[in-house]
Amino acid sequence: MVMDGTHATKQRLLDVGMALLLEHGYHGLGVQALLDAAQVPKGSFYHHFRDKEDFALQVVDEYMRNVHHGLDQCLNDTARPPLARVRRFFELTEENYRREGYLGCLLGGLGQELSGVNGTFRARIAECFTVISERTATCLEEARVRGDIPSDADPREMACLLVDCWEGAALRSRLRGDAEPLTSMLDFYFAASGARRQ
Amino acid sequence: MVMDGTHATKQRLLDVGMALLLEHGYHGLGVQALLDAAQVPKGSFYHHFRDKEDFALQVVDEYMRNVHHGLDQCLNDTARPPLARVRRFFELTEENYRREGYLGCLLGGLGQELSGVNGTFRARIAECFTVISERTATCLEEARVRGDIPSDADPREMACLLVDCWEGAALRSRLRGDAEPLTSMLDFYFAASGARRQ
DNA sequence: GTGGCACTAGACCGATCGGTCTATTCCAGT
DNA sequence: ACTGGAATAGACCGATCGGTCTAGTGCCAC
Repeated sequence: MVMDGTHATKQRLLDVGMALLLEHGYHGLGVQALLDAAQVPKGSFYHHFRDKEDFALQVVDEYMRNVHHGLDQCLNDTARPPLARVRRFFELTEENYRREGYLGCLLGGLGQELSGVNGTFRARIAECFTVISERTATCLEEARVRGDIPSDADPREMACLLVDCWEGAALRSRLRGDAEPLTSMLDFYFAASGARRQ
Repeated sequence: MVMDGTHATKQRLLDVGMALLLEHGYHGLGVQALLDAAQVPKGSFYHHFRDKEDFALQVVDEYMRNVHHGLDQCLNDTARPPLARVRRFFELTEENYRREGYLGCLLGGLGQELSGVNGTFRARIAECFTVISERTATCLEEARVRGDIPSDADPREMACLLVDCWEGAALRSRLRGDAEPLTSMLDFYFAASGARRQ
């Protein structure tokens, strides 16, 4: 087999691992449990990954590839006004959460669990949020110059806020097992951000 | 010794455990590590607590006692207008976070880590957020009848939103190690909630 | 066809996990 | 003074943890 990055066994570990990490958390997921679920022997795991931490970090990378795909899909859709594009991204994310049974966000979960003790995870996940926030900010800036939000607004700050509040709503959604915190958070945010058109 | 609820050894376990659970999370904190930190032998631990889960749930209870104390202190302060009381509670909470090195909120941490797998924790922590939200809502209702927020606003919904967004900001604060997400979230919320006076 | 390497396969390792057990200490009630 | 139970103390338990090691398999280059 070749290092084309799409090795089937490794990919299955990443996919199964993403779901299991979301459900059980990092310390709550044993390597053996992962291997049983993915039907992969231990030797393969330590062939493809240096250790459990390396594995989880690669799962985060995989998760971020999905996030960027969603951002590409929504934020570049110039047929819609920029604020609607931003909102659509989060509604698409909400749809993903629904499919997983409202278990919230993997970044939020791993961030909460590990950032108190593991600097590598802390930095990596902080970086993830920054990236999402930055991409959102450029779209908000577009809305600003267009006059859809107040001209003295700070798009970067607004984007930061949106991502932060979203993560809080995602946690509450995980606790309740439904979408209500997510939708009402979006309603509040877009009503309050001073949108002049839809 | 008597069952006055203030047994020194048990209290030390709860206090040390609260700090360690916040830092390491539930699965990241071994019973032995807790015992070493609290200078308590294992026999005492299993005398006072049925098992590790019972211990963590009692730590949550202890945490909520602190929260209620803060709520009592802030929300009943009739010298201030009700919106200012609500804001003061969260600013006091922010101050507590600062003292702990910006590790965020224990409820958020345990909720994220465990709610995917443990129904007892899920329900307990969801209940905690509901309680905090309800107490906040009564204060917001006071603000509503007073005319400080729009008369058609729903205080319970607004309180829910505030708590949710706060938790998100607390997570980001934990990741960054500073207070900025907390303060700017409060600024946004109280500016957007339609306050007519300070 | 064969040598070499990526990958699979799982037995095995010491350490640590949460939890139990027995022994002992300490103090209150009598 | 004695005694019963609360509390302390830590050795000990099987299970599971993350991780290593060796053996075997299959495939591609030559």
